[in-house]
Amino acid sequence: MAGPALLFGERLLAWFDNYGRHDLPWQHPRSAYRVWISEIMLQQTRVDTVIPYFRAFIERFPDVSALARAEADEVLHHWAGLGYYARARNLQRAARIIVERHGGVLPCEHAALESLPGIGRSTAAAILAQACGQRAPILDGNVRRVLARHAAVEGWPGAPRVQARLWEIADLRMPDLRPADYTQAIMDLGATVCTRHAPACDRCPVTDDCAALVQGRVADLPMPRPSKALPVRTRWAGLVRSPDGTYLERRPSSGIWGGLYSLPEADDPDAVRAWVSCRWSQAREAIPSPARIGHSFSHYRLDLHVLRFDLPAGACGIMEGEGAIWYKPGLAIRVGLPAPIERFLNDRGNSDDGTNG
DNA sequence: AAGCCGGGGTG
DNA sequence: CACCCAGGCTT
Repeated sequence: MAGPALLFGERLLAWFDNYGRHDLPWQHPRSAYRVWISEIMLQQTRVDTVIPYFRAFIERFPDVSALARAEADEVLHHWAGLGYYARARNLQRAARIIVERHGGVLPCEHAALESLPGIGRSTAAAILAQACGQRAPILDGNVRRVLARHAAVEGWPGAPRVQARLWEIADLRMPDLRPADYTQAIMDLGATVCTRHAPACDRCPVTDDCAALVQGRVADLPMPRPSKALPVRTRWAGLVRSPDGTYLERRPSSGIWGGLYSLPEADDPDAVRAWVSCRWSQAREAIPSPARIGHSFSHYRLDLHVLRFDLPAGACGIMEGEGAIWYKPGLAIRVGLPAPIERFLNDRGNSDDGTNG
């Protein structure tokens, strides 16, 4: 009959003081710039993945001004492997806006933050709470899972109707005190206790009024996304090898792997052959059968067939420069490569020209 | 409302 | 292999 003696937020904060994460790189020091960079990197990306990227990024771009001044290729180079490369482009666009419009300082106002490219409702709230000390509820993957269970919210959280309900609950649950700690606390609870698989309810500070636990449905909430079969997209690529390295070109800024450097591609093998022979009349297609790169994205499966061509010394014909480089594994590069392409090129025998081994 | 945009961890 | 993750933008 009587409810829990302490409010949701009070129980969570007490738990956080003892069991929360207090040693994340962006917590020391917790500047607005570092919080912003971490929040963007953490979009759809796990903490353990982000940490090394965050350290290197902050070292190279220590403040808003440094990021605003940087070359786009170098920003993407520091982002390569993280995925969702529009985040990097938006980050730099936002940095330049912050310099021009806000004197190089992130604004502590929700509308101003959310108007910046790459910052949506939840990221704006995370910055407000953690960098400005304001009461602003977030709704990320962890919070969605915690609240969907605690309030037993039906439906897939990605559905707008369900999401709207979760935003309501997030606002109701958030206390007035210690906004930064509460924000970190509810994320920590989701990441370490209220996990997707095998949650540790025996270590949870808010089980007293957890609706999913009472109903014995912790394992069923939140409900999964409706599944759909992934289409397969077949593409053909040209691997042109010269003594100078492998030819890579910059991809368009929109579309998959936007702004990264990769092998030239086409829809069919003859288009690749025509493109190569048009550029390098001395190119010879290698005898071995084409290699294959398989890669799965969130919305389709890529089946990339790779035709190999060899160029004699001095036949490159195209200097490095606008949108093209000759890539050699191990050599320092200043651009970003898609993770599966870099793996492929670094495999023995793919990117070396065979004349030295 | 649905699609687009990466890569890796995990069962 | 399928699902998910410190989401946001575009259509």
